[in-house]
Amino acid sequence: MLSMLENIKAEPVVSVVEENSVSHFKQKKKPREKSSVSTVELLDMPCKVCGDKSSGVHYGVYSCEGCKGFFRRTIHQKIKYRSCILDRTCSITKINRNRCQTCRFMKCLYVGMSKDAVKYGRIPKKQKARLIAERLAEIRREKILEQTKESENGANENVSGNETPTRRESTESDVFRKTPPKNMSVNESMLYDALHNSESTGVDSYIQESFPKSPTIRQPPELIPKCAFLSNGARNTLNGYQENFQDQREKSKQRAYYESKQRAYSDQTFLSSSNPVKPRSSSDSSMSHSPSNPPPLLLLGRSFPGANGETSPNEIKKTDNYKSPNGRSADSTRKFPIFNFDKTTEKYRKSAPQSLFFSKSIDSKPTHRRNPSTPTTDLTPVPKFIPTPFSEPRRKFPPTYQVYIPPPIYSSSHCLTSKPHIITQPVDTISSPTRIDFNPKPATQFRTPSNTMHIALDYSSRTRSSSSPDSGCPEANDCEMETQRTTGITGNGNTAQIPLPELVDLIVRAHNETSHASRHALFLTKMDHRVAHKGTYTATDDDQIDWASFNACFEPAVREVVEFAKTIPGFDKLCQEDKVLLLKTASLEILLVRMTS
Amino acid sequence: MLSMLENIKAEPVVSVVEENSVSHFKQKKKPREKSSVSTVELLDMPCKVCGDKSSGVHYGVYSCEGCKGFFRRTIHQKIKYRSCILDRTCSITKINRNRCQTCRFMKCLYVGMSKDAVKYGRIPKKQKARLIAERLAEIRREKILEQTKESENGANENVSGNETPTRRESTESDVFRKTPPKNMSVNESMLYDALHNSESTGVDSYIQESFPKSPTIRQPPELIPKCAFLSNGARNTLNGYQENFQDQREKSKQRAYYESKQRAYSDQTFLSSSNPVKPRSSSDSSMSHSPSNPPPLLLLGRSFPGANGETSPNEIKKTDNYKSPNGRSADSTRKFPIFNFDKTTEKYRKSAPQSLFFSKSIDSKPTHRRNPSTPTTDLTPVPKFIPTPFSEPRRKFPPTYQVYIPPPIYSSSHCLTSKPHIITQPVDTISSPTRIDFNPKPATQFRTPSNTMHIALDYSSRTRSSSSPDSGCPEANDCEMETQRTTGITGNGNTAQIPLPELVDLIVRAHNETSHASRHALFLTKMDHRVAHKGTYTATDDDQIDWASFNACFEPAVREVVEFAKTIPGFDKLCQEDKVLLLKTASLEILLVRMTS
DNA sequence: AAAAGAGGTCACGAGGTCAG
DNA sequence: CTGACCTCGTGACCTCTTTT
Ligand SMILES: [Zn+2]
Ligand SMILES: [Zn+2]
Ligand SMILES: [Zn+2]
Ligand SMILES: [Zn+2]
Repeated sequence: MLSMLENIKAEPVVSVVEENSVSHFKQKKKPREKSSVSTVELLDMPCKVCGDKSSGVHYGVYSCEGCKGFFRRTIHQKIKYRSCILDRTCSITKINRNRCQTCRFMKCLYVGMSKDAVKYGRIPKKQKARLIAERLAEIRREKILEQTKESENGANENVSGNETPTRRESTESDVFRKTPPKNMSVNESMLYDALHNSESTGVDSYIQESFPKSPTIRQPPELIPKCAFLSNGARNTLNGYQENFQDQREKSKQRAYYESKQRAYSDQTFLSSSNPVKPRSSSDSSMSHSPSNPPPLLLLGRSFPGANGETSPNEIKKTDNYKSPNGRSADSTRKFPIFNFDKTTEKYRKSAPQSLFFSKSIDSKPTHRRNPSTPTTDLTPVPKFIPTPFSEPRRKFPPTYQVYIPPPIYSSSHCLTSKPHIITQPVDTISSPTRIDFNPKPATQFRTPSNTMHIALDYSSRTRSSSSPDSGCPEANDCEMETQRTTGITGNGNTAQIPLPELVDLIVRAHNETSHASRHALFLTKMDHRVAHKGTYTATDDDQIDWASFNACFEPAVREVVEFAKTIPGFDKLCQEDKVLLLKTASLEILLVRMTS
Repeated sequence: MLSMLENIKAEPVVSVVEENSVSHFKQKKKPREKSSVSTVELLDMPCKVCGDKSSGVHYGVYSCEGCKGFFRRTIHQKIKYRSCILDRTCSITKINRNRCQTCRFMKCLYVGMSKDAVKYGRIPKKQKARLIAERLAEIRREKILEQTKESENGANENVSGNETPTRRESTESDVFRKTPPKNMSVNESMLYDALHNSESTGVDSYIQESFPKSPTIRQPPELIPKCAFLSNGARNTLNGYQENFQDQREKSKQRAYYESKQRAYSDQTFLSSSNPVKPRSSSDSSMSHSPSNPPPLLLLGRSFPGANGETSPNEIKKTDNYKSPNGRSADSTRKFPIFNFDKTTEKYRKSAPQSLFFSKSIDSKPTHRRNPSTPTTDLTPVPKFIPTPFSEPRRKFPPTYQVYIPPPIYSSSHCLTSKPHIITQPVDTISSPTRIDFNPKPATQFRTPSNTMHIALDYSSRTRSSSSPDSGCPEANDCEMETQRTTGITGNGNTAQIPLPELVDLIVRAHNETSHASRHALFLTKMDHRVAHKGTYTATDDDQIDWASFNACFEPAVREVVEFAKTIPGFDKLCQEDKVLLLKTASLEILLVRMTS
């Protein structure tokens, strides 16, 4: 091994020299033979979607030919796959990637594949150099970790230890990986420092840089604190998310699946995205890996970001019949062995839903690393991050889509909707007083202002009053308001007669029963297939409402309404509260009018 | 193995190292340290075509390496791209520039790229100093404007307001965006007057000065006889065309829009050029002025063989099939290359314009398409908007594309949704006289001067939106309705103080201005280019709201909310009216909550 | 020389292909 | 449908020419 490493290093130097000489001599020519090794091979990045060997960066993400082709076909043809039988929790690996198209596509989106992230042309040299340097560093780190681990474990020697023999086949990359260079050569060091030095993975950073703007791309490291794990191996987001999931499971457990879900949920969820964005750059080396970065998520449906305009209605045609993996329509028969997978991966199952949302979990608890806001309570809840759907172009703050999951306490309620899976969360944790639930509000937020996020609101909030940029959610205030209001509203009608707790319970129940998610859950639980099937809307997931799409369509529409309101004479004279109130109450109607026009 | 490894390693490493070494060398050698900052960096001008970072002036225009290369390839190889699927209205940004070659090339021409505008050698010191000074002033102004704007918006805009955080990504961003300068600096003014009088930016002036002779640049007014209209403002063709348009209207009126257009064109354009062809060809140099001259039309690309013989066959090879982005063959749908490249460059431009105009029509009638002979008929130009080729590097007015915002009342309304292109529609349909404007231009604009904005690019207003393919504004009718309704709604609140009629007007205006079309303009203006990038959605399509999708997502969601309401205890006890009221006012919030959950 | 851009070069990856 | 392969447009760099 060492020798190998040495070689590596040596090489460079030599070459360098050579280089120079060459330049002196002929500057012009510089015919260096092309490198025998391609950049791809050098970096040897795994596919962020399935972990297979990637063939480069496709649609902004390191991905394999298969995932690239799959994504391409999906967006070009606007295919909508029928919904996942497992609640969209399927893990995606090289082996099972073809078992669930829905999940595969979601994963693609999750890791950031998008038409907008397409990069053309060659990789800038600097970046390339940096990438390589970083990759080396990463490998080195991994190595160290491994060694450490090994020592701990003692005997495990993997193949890795001596693999020499095999090596050949494995592209050189392995080499790279394996032998983590302990130290960088002088040149490398220089390079490294000069260029970046951040720890982030080179690759990720490269991508980020390349597409800075793309929301997807930039993911705040903080969010993905631990993503480290991702980087590691080639695991993808997925894994992380799964892991996360597991933890939860263990804790609370299935019981109370739904209910708990609700509660738990609320808290965390959304916290913070607020600051989000910044990240990219920093160095989080650990995260570097891109995989971690979560893209904006889009869950399902047509809204794919990537697709961009493409997603159009057209899709429907295909949608109608969902497509089963082989194009066969039906499905039932097949079902996917998805679950099975669980075991292996273990994680598989669960999460899907979350996955979308939360994907990443973080495997570790890196403690909050980045997350400032995080409540002390601890993340246990895992702050995951989520890509929130709100994407907007204009967003000030970054498109951040990320969301933390709220700390337990609160939770609950707000999760009205769904996410059964979420359930996993520990209910117990919830100490809180119930009501909160309500508050939990929408989306948005909860608690600590600092963490709050707003999401949807933002529309409304847009009016932005405060601004507190720094901290968290600029819109916190608004959110607050909003929440209350909501509560108020609903409450009004009936509270009188029913004790509050019960009322809350009833409402929650009503919500659950009417939300698709719950339906979905029920379905799963009860296995009532049929129900699901009705498929109401064509939407992707059959019965399910495609919130991502909804949001994609909704947000801009709401935004327009807000803009509209702002321009109405006198609107600006209203106090913030009234503005919000007016918007909340009148937006729906305005939207309807506009829609029909 | 070893060898392999070595190679492998060597390669990469080498390159890296090399990098360093190289850089070191260079620096040493040419330590441009001087300012350390190169002129390019100082000016930090964005690519006029796509907004990316430019690498200097190429073909007479500040442009990025990508656009430079694209333009070079196009003219050198006389490539004809297949026509745009969206009506040539695609916006061109860093992110989506590779999605439509036709529009990209048109944009290149529009902003003034021309072989004739090539400049060699270093920039005279004086000019350089001036340029920098102007650039700084410009930046400064922009800053101020921004601040002003922000302050105005004040609280509103929250998030948007502060984007601070994100910023980083965009590097130069701010500078970069540089929106077209609203006002001229003293220097600029001088320059302007001296040169032309149009509003040029410092930079532009530089260019102009640089290439005084360049035919392109100098546009003799005479040459462009009719072009006069063009020349006017700095408007680009577009504007010009519009004006032209106007005149015509006045004359004959909208009807015959197309025809007139043709004619007009032909007169000017063709005519002059018409015989033209030869002339030009004869001497290239002569052509040079071509810009001014009306180009020979090319309308249809090859079709116009007549145009010149020149259009030689050569092109054909490529021409024949238009080229799809990657050389793949395209879809059948369209095949024609719009531009014909006539000879070298020169012709491009010219034709371009026309092509632009006419191209569309052509498309529509594919039949002729190929048929060269049918000139006149084809032309029926639709004036879409197009960048005229006339641009010169020196453009008088900035390459920016300006857009007027439509007059309040009308216009917009019908297009609430969008589909600017729709505009193309025959005016006649439009009863009102005014709106016509609307029609005409797609994207662009409308007239009310007061509001003009420029957009950079968007030529089209709509970027490709996804779905709605259709052409005209389907929603026109509705729009009407909508407007009214809206009014009503909104009106409620404020009517008190303002006379009803006025209020209505104001609200309608508010509506129009906030409908996506205008938003687009605003957005552009405000700079959000990036957004696009953003990835996510940002892009192009974003702006437009896809109501069909919206409805598809919205309806089921609302239905769920209604179901939810029904299950809430007590809801059923409300009278119908109250139920409706409650739902109307609370649904939005509930939806938000559900969405976020 | 130095500066600046036209042109050329070729690593890259989007997309198309078509056995499997 | 999937994905290994292939074609070729793209754009980061580099060389070479022109101008100061
Ligand atoms: Zn893959
Ligand atoms: Zn699945
Ligand atoms: Zn460009
Ligand atoms: Zn186009």
